[in-house]
Amino acid sequence: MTELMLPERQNRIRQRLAQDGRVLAAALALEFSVSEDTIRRDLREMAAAGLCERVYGGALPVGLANTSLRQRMSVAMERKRALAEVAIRQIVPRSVVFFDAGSTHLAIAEALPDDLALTAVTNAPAIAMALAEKPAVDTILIGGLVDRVAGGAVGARAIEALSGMRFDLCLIGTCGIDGEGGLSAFGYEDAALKQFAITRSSRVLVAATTEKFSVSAPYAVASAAQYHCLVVEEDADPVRLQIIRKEGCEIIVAGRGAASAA
Amino acid sequence: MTELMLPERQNRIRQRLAQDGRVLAAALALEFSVSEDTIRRDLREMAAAGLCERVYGGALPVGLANTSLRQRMSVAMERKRALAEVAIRQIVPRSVVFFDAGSTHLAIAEALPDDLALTAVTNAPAIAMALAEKPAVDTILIGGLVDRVAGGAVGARAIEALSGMRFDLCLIGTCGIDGEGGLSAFGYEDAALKQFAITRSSRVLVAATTEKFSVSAPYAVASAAQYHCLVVEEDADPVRLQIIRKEGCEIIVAGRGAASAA
DNA sequence: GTGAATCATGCACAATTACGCTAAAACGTG
DNA sequence: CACGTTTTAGCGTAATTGTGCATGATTCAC
Repeated sequence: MTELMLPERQNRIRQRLAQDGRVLAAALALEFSVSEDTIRRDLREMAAAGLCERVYGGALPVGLANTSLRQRMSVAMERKRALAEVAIRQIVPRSVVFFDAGSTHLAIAEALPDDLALTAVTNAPAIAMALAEKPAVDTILIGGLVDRVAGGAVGARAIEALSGMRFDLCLIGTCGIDGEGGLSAFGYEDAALKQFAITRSSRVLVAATTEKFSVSAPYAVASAAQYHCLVVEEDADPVRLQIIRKEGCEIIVAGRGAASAA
Repeated sequence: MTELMLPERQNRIRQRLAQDGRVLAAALALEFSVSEDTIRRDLREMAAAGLCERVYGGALPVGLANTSLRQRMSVAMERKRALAEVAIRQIVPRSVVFFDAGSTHLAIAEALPDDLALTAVTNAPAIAMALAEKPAVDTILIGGLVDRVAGGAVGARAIEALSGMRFDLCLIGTCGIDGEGGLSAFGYEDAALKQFAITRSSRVLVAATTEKFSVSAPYAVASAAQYHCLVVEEDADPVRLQIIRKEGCEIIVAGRGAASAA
């Protein structure tokens, strides 16, 4: 067998991953005649790019280990709730609000007060369920092919359903935030839907936990100039926040009164 | 069986939880060829993440502090699971199946085996969530205005989305069954959606718990001639079943000879 | 109560991993 | 071609992780 170039090797790993549903680092090293170190580096890179999920001994495809929204929901829940409380204050009664899929938005939906009247639109089943519990909320579900990873409907049907709507506020989730405040997503279709939702909305709010600042995902969604308000946690890096603020974006720090000033 | 990686094992445990409604530590240890200690650690972790509830000897699904539909779900849970097991046997692999909203159908979705490949269409967020956990199922969500009572999308948008589809099988819920096997629903729009779904499907299956036979709801959905298969419990009235059978409807009685979980 | 089963905790061992370092190869540039 | 820079791969070492076992403590069933 001829030696493989790095991208070729990673492609083969991806193939094996899809085929077998898992790969072992030791086995791959043997198969490609390279050290386990090299394989581990590959897997680490691929995991950072969202192509697989690193586990002890090898890697799994993105879907298998953590898909469950419930699982994502259970991590950092109190922090997400804190973000939610602040984000809710940005919602104008009787307005039309789009809830993008994501565990933070689920936390927001759950935390809505019972007397807040709202027309809520969402592509995420979990969020729709939470919204259905709120007596003053009319819930509109966006249909389409359900993306396991994103936890909501995406694709042509979803975009089509959105195209007939106008939102007063749009809550957009993000998988990562880059240095200039640019948002990115792991899924191609997911990113497309987010982008489209933004175009249908007069105001865009992004709520992000601090770890989002150290993640970069492959598909760009929006630059800082395209959203109006960013809700972050107290421990977010002030330098990076300042950069984003310069783009004309209002920054709200959760857990500190209601002030946005640094 | 090959050895499983830690996340894979925990995933399997989660599946067993959803499917069987409980797991025993000792049995899992045997099944996965690891020590009970390891299983106990898994269960402890999962419980800490809110994915299950730890009990003496094993674990139970979390389902205790959940939504109102979950509440309906907990009513007659065992019986619905029994219906579900039978109904699943009517599903042809690789077919396109519509899941109407309803707690019985949620039970069916949760009990689907992992290796059953399927295109599932549903208007119910809760069912969409359950389906998203099944690795071999493509889930299509029907959007529209969410009906709180029915627990799914209804109305013009939902009908429109359905109109472009053809189903191999259609699982229709019912609020009541009259003397001649006619189905009825409490919601006007809900009834309309059920009717329309039936017209899009080559085969229609109804799963009903026994109490449905003593309920009659205001809006007619379908007569016995319009569905092909009725799954009922063991204690359903044989006289009424005979009448429905005469309409050309196959009747399947669940629970005969299967006394599994306690 | 009493015995058996199940449990949490601490510890030990092996496998796996990240990190820093080095060397070789590939690349661009004048 | 010579040169510095970047990329890539291998190695040693220390740290981390998953697992099984021993030990009491706890819980359950009778």
